Amino acid sequence: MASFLEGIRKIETKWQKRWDEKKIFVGKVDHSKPKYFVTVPYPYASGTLHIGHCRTYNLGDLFTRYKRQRGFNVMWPMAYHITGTPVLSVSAKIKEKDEKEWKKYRDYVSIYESDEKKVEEIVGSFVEPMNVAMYFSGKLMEDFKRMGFSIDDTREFTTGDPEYNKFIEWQYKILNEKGYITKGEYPILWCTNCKNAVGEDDIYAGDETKVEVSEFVGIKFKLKNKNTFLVAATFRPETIFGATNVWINPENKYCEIKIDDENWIVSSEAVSKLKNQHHKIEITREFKGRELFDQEVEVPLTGVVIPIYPATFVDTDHATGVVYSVPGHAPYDYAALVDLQKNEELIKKYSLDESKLKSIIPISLIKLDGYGEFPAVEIYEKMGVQSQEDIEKLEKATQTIYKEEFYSGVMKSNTGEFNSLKVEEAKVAVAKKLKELNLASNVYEVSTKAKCRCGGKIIAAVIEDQYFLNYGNKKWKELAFKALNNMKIVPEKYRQAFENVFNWLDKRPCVRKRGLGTEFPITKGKGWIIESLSDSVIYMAFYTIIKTIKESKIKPEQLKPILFDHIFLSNHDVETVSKETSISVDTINAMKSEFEYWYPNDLRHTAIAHISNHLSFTIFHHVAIFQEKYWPQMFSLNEMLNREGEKMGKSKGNVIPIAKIPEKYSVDLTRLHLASIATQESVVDWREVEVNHSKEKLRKFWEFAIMVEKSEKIDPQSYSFISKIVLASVKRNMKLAIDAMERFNPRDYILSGFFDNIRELENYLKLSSNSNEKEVQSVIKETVENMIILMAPVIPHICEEIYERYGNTGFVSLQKIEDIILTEEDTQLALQLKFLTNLMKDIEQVMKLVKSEPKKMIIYIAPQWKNELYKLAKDSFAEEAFNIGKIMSLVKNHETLNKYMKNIADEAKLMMKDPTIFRISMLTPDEQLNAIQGYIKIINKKYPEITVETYISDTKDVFDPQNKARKARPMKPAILLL
RNA sequence: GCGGGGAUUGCCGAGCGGUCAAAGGCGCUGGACUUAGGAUCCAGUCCUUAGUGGUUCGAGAGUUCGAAUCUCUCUCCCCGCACCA
Repeated sequence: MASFLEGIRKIETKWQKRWDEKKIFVGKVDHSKPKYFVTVPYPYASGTLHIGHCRTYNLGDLFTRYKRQRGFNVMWPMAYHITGTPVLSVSAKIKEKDEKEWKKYRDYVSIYESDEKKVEEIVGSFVEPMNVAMYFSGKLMEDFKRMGFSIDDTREFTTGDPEYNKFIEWQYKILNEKGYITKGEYPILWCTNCKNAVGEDDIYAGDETKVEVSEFVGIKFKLKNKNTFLVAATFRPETIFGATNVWINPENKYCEIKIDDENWIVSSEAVSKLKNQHHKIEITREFKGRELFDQEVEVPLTGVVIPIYPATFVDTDHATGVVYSVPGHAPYDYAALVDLQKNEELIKKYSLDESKLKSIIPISLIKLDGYGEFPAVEIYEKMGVQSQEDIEKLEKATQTIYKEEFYSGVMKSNTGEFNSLKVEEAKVAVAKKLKELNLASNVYEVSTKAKCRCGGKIIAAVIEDQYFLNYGNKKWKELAFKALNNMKIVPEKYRQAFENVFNWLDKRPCVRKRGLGTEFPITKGKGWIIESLSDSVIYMAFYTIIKTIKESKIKPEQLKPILFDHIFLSNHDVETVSKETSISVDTINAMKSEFEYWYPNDLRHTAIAHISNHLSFTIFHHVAIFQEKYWPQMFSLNEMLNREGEKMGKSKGNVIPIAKIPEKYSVDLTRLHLASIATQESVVDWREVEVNHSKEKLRKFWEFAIMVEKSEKIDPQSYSFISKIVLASVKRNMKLAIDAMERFNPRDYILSGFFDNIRELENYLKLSSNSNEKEVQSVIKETVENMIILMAPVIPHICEEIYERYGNTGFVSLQKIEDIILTEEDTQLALQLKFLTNLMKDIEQVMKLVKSEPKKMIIYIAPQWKNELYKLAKDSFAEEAFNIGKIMSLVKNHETLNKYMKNIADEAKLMMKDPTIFRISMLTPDEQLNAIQGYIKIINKKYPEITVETYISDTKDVFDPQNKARKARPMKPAILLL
């Protein structure tokens, strides 16, 4: 068993070497053939790929190889993505001696290196980000080749190459000229220590807790008789109508600040946050919260004057550290109010006006079904909250009330113009109104307190000069939809997802201050880098010219915008471009013609995860930059892969790296199994026991091929009936396979073209065991010869080997898969096989049921008039319901059927019961008889003790002792065992 | 929450208006071959029966001559939700 796979592995490396030597997968312009340009997104070069990624690239290769064998001039190039933050983060962690990261990278590198010292050395070199990128990009190509992928490796580049940077600069120059880039403010996560934006990678334990920026509405409560505002941050501005007082943490520090020409009071911690949120701030004075308790504030919009009270639940390190109290609808507020009202000590300590405090009662402003006036009070009592320190219960209560009020609450009449609005709407409307009146402004805060890997505190900061790709631009969106509507999406069901993404897409930040990448050309020198998802959307075009750039030794600085304008947009005349760039006219023409030959991208295949970003951006950027004829033509997508029912993950230790596939399974086996186990749109489960099955079938195929290696084929004219029907079935399977692949369904391609045909051969071997040996071998050889061409896209190595052993030169990978046209005879033979298969099933069934040991089998074929009756019924009741009255009257006027009125009445009852029985393809009684006679040897072989007689029911001398013959139906003979 | 996809016979997984009791695989049960077999081969695997019957495709309702397939409602599961590749 092992030896089979060992043999296959040798074959695999043998052919990979030959493909490489003969460079058969290098894309060359050839105007005599239709071209087909395939891409699969380049992998990110920060680690190795595993069998899950392999599924995607495997499908890409399948499509590529198939199209190549269908007569297209195909190109599938590959490059490596290194821009962005992950590579940086790897290096940072390696530098920090992060044990987990070291282990992870030792594991990665150990896949390729056996020497432990060398592994250490290589991982150590990863302190330099480029070393990470360079090491893995090299390994990725090795892996791809080892999987037999038919990639054109002469067009490799990385997204960090200076040539690529020039191309991306040009892309952004065009986008800017078209007005698709806008500038504005943007809140982000920011580390106060390293003074930098942070991403998930930079946050301590960022992969476990999700940290986001939350947008609060900071509502300004004017201090009575002063020109200073106490700014309370809230998610629920609509509750302003229920404010009864303001909460302040009594012992923590607050500051009075001058902020953008206003005076605010916020917590001391809030000041440093606001400084990073695009405000000009000066601290006027600093004091303890308790100093505010002798003052009062005005509630915006209502003008009501309310007091300021102490509450310990107020966290001064959260938003502004000021909270306004809505005890009717906020459980925390109610809890704090109750606490304070009964706390004589505190009242005395802060010299609060006791009668005023005790007179405070909740205000109801939202109507919520299932609750009374004050939902917060109800839930407080129901949950048995003890105090404002009872955080667990209060959190839950707040969540519940917030959610219910948000979705089902309606504003009451005491909310003025917002009366009877849904809370969901009122929330937005109130915030808008407050901002218009300059009574509120946005305050940003992190959703969860977090620390940067450097140890610094993470806050929400507002970036001023943030540039965005304005996907919300109406014209841009329209063009994108136009492109999408003309594209083929496979599986088609994902089109809807694209449409939703398109509608939802709006401004997207496209530059950042960190990470590897291309400097943003509009703000040269200011350290803005183009964000890495935004720099990888039109690079398919770059594949068409990078080869010439390298071969002609063009320097990056020669790659001026004018050159790209000329190649991609046909602007400027070539002489001018040549003069400006010092690149020869011939070279420029060569680049331009490569682009014009290969573009557009005919097929881009990838995983569905990319729909909401990469693939959508690809469409947007293409329509923004290129002429319509260069827009993407088709996307095909696949789901992910699990292993033994579980997601693969480093922590589970169940990852199969691509590099381990050849030795663990074999390349062809993996390719076959990956593509056939499920359709693209389902999550596949990689299970060892099932891989084993694919292995056995692969072996079977190999054995068939080798069995007839030296055999000669004989004249097909002399083939027996059995051979003919088997070959007709094989042919039909091949046709089904090709039809499936034309619909980009590789699974059905393999099921019909490989597994079904192997079954056909196994069956044939059984049926033909006493036939002419030469004939049998000839039939098998003919089938295998067809199969190796058809299956070469899936299991190319084995197919090449067999192709060679059968005396061919050249590569089966370049053999054309021809169209298959089924002739009348093929259809007839296939129908006969179907007829016989069903008959055998019926016989088996009856044989099982019969109690005695039969000596004789009589098969009664239905008479011709029944065929005619079925045909009449099929034609007459294609659309309408079967109807006995109608069929009888049709029969009455029928020149042949009218003789059988009585019998037909019985038959019609059957047809009434099951209208499907007459919707079949039929053979005439004589054809059925011939088929049975051609098959009689098989029946005899299976039941050697039984003699078989066959009759057409209405002929003379029918032996019918049990009156069975009348039960025969077209294609369904009656059977009698005696 | 929003958006998308899904639920098929013990399990995985096809089918997407009529040869559908529903491919194929796995598992299981018999049998053959064997020193042995976790290898291979054969047969069986909803119930019933000398066959061409009955009940099934998450639950319920509907459309149709006909529904696993179309529509609606419900329940449950998976995936995506922006500065992250």
